[in-house]
Amino acid sequence: MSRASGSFIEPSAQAQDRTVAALQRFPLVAGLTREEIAEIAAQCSLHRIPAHKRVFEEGERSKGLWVITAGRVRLHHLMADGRQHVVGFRAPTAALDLSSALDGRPYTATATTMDDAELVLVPRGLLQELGKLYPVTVRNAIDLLCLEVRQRDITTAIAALKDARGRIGCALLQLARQFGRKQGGVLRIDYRLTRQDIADRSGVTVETAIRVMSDMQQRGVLRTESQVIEILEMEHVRDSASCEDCQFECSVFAPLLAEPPCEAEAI
DNA sequence: TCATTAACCGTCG
DNA sequence: CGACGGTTAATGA
Repeated sequence: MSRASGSFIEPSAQAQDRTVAALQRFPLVAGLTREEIAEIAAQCSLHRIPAHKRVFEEGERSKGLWVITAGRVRLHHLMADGRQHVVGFRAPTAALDLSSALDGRPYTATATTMDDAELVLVPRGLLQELGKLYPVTVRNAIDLLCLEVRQRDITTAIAALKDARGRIGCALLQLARQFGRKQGGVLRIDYRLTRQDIADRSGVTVETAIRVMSDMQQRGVLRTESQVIEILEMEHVRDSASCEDCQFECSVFAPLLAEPPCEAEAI
């Protein structure tokens, strides 16, 4: 897994269009006009990074904000024993490490592409300027950070839940909330995940992830088709995750659509 | 490369 | 002791 050399994409009309299109769907600049976004895009750079390469590494100084325009990225910690602790999975129009980009401190995790990917880099200077120019982006940043904090809380809770079943169940619920699409009677996690991915997310070995998930499949709780997981019996997953003890609304029961913004009235 | 199974083994309640 | 989960190895797709 080598380093992501600067596969910088030369500025062009198409590159510019893709950048604008991606930024328009990025919540940080929600509320800005197309012209304003285009102006921002003109100061960003577009990068193409092959599958299984690092976008950045934990501890590196943040150069700016990475926004995914294509492909998928996993955020994770590299552990001494070679295992990986996945902090989260990201899909297009999501940012990679907003907090590092905002405060300019080192990245809190390593980002690795899962597919050939394309990302926009919003330079840090520009990011700071945005806050002054467009106050709404500050509000948006707070909302996005709220979400990240919640995610982090969930991660902590997963680690605290005692057994492997609970951690895997909780990871599945979280993924279902993030990528789940109701389809017929089942909830499909629209994100290809290997058993290793699930294991790394849950803090167990692949074999354990397989052990637990095979069991779930045999009981008709889950189904997997070419690395796409479908949850058939949400109740059972919730039970295995012992959600009663968990204060998070991994409310996969509530209609999940888009992530509801953090509705803080005033801070 | 990924998924699966099984035997084995140490830890812990 | 027995459940749990990591380790190792083997196998198939």
